[in-house]
Amino acid sequence: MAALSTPYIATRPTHVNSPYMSWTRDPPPELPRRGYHHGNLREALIQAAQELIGAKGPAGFTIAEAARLAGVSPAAPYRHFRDAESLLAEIATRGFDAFRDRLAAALSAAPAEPSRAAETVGRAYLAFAREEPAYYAAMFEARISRDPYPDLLAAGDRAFGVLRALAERLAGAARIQPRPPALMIALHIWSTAHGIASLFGRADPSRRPLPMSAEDLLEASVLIYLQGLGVTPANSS
Amino acid sequence: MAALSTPYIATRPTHVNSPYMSWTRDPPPELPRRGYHHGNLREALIQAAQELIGAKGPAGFTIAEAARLAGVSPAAPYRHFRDAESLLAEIATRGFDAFRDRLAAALSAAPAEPSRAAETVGRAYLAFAREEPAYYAAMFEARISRDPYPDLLAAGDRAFGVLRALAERLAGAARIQPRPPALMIALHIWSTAHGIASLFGRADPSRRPLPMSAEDLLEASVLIYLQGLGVTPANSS
DNA sequence: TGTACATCAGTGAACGCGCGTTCACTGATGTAC
DNA sequence: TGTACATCAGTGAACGCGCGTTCACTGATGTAC
Repeated sequence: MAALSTPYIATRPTHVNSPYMSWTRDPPPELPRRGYHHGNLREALIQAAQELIGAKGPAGFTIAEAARLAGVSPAAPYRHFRDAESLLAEIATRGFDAFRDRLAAALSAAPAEPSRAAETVGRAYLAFAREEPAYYAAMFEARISRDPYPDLLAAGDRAFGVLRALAERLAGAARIQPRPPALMIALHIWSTAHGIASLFGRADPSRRPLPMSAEDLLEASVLIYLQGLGVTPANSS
Repeated sequence: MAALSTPYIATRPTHVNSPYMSWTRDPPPELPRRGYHHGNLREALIQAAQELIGAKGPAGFTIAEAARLAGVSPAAPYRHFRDAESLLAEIATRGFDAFRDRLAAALSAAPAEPSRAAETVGRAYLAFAREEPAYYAAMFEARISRDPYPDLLAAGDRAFGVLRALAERLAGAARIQPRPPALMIALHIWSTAHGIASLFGRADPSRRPLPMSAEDLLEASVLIYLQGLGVTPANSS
């Protein structure tokens, strides 16, 4: 995702004088060559936009520049996206799905012990924000209005569902009374992880240096919080 | 700060045929009338930019539009600001100072009891983010590179100093061993408050609805966290 | 297996727009005398 | 108190730029027969 040159993205518009050659007849799945038709412009535009967003933030990409990166005329993107916001919404939707997959994988691979599970998911959260800055920015910083994009909303809910599942487990192990609702615990974890990711987690000209890693900061925060819930670290120190 | 019409901002460029009148000789401090010279263009531009940022986010303001709002030609701002980023940096700097003042006032007015103090400062944090979206966005979302603006950096440090002072008080009341460093506690509170403010605290087309107020969410989070630190709510329930 | 045709993804030229930035200028201010 | 002058904040016209968007078009694809 972070590579600068990808199969879909031409450094130069080679399609002008590159007639289809015979070996492109049965298309090699990895390298769809292009003539007049791009072949996979939709994907290429999404990748180009991701590179631009990752480098310059969600406001730093334009349809025209994405088209240029994809080696295509400025009018071409309009065959696939109504406007820049709908392209952004598509990226944010994919981002939420990738986010959910990553968190879910972490949760299911994590130790059963609640605080260890929380730590594992927390690390996955920060890793995602760091490794996929374009996704993360599209998901949380693009100010996309939710109403026109129900898929985006649903993908966000699915991702939150993983944090919610983690929170259920934590709530089940909580010993304080009254036991806080799992929804609230999930929101607490989300907020703290998002705050740390936003303030300290990503490469950003305005980021402040920290005397510790974002991961350690989040882990300590979650451990203290779980202590407050009465979730004891069981047998492992 | 949130009012749409302010003394400095003209709805129309009235300066063209409005000769100085005698009563402007000793300038009324509240309403500096303008002829050829604006009188306080620097302030007017800052206010105009704040309105634009508050309405459309940090990427949604331009020097040209701020000049238009201030009733002045597009070249005029360059007498006061090198470029858009330096105007943004000025706003962010003022924002951090206002933020510090607000947090400091809350902290000094708060009850001595640590968890009550934390709650009071937390509410002040969220209130600031909600009431001053332009400041908050300039401070945390504008991606201003820190190096060229040492004043901005210093103002940010001063604001963080208040959270740090609060954290010292909390650390002093903590009973768990080893006692976490106050710096880390301050970072935890900052992260959680920022996460809640970003995700749920402000009017934003992409904001998600919450089953509780941001304030209650933050208060609960801080109380559980303090419980984990072993900071007991003393005598008051 | 070959051919005609409908489909549609991409072209490229064009447009209006707003922005950033510069420039020589000019009107207002305030200060020296 | 009045006058000359230096200062400088703002003008307005101009420029080049990149963007969004449209349009009639055309080349490639794939399907019906």
